[in-house]
Amino acid sequence: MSQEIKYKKCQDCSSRKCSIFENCNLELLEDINNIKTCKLYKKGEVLFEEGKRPRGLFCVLKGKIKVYQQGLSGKEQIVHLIQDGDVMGHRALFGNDTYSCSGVAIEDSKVCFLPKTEFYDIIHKDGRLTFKIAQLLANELKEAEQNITYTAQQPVIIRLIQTLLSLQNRYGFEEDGKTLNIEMKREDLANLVGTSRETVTRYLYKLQEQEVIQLVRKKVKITHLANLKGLLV
Amino acid sequence: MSQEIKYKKCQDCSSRKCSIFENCNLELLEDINNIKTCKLYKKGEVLFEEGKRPRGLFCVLKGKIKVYQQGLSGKEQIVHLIQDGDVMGHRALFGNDTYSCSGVAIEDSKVCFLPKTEFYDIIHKDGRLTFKIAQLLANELKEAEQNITYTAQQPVIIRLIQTLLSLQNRYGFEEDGKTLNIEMKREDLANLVGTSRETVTRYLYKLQEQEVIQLVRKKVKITHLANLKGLLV
DNA sequence: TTTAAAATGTGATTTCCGTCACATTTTAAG
DNA sequence: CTTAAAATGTGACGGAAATCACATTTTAAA
Repeated sequence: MSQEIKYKKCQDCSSRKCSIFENCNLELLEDINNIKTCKLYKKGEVLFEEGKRPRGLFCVLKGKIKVYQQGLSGKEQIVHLIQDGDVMGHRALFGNDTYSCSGVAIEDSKVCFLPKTEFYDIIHKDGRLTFKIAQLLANELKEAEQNITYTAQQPVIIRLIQTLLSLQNRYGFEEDGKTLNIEMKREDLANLVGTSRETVTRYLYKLQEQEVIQLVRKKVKITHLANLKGLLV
Repeated sequence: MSQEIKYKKCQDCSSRKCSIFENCNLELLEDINNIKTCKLYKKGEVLFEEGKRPRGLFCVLKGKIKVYQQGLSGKEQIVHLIQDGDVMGHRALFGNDTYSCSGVAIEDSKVCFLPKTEFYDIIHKDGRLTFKIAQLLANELKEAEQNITYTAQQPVIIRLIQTLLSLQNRYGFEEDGKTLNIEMKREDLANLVGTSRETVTRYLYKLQEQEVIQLVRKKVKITHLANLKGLLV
């Protein structure tokens, strides 16, 4: 089970600089710090579930989380991947709605939590935070709309390449500068691309044959980034 | 070309009750009224274009507008359909971004416009409006994410039915209580569903054979709503 | 370590649907 | 009204990718 942990104050949080709280003043940070709790979620643990009411805002200190919807056929559709500094639950909170997605850790993750009512107090105290979240939602909406267009119009291989590139963009490379700093099951990758597990397998091997990637254990090493991008044209 | 027109004050606007301005106080409405202009866009006219910088917020008094992205292959993907009371441009404005979509009237539309800087002044005067827009973005994000899941997982016929139902939901029926109150080209319908023009034609006729819809000129009459919904299961 | 369960790889088969091609109808322009 | 352009209908065809089935490998649990 997830366990509560002690961690740094928000003021000193390393992930804050890449979050919506980057420009908060110290007073506000102190307020936030006072209401937050922090938990460690093990790989595979559920943070929130589609259909349930949000009880507050999640803020990821460190970790990787998949956010997905259950399709009618029971197949997961991953609509968002979370990294350090990201928040979760803001859509449901601001839409005054239940969660439209579920969140599950794909690796051990440290995640803070701001209870709803206390968070609202803070929101109302400083309008700039609302603005920040509106900004975030706007960016997420743009991404989602582009995702629709790609999914509707591009063949799987293009979407797979695009997905690999966005994984690189999101999680970056390991020390070798080539291996994607995230380990995903074939099935999750398929649920992200919007295709079947088998098709992902086949196309990954095809990309390996073309010597733009290399499959090392469960990880993907992009051996020739430029050529990989070149395949998009 | 689009022509400037005089119209009611915002305070008396009939479309306000179903817009983000529904609960604004009179003072704020007066401010908004003072900065707005109103134009009539003829069917087919462009309101804004993908890639350009937004100059303000559009607010639809009366009309129907398609909001679409240009896919790589040049094919349009319609990501949003606009009705009375809807705003446009808020995503680009709040994301501090260029338009990620283009907007074109699919029937003659009366649309008001609030210039950027003046609109920002108003936003800052009353935080509740920012909150309202965050709420709107949250709802749009939810819809977009569900759209991704459907597009990735459901066959065309299901998506087509879903689309017809959402058209009904958005634009309602005509006086007969059966005919969809919107007229779309096959191609636009295809670009909304995410398929080809020919496939839309074929499936529409198949639905007509199944006696759940009837094609009357360019309009779609849903002769048996319950049965149409039944096909989703 | 042992063993069951989960994840992955691979071939064969099927089908949905995109594309092409062209006839026909509708719309809009002159 | 006339005529070109745009939109739509329809058949034929091919290919991308889903599904099925099962072997193999990896992981996790006992």
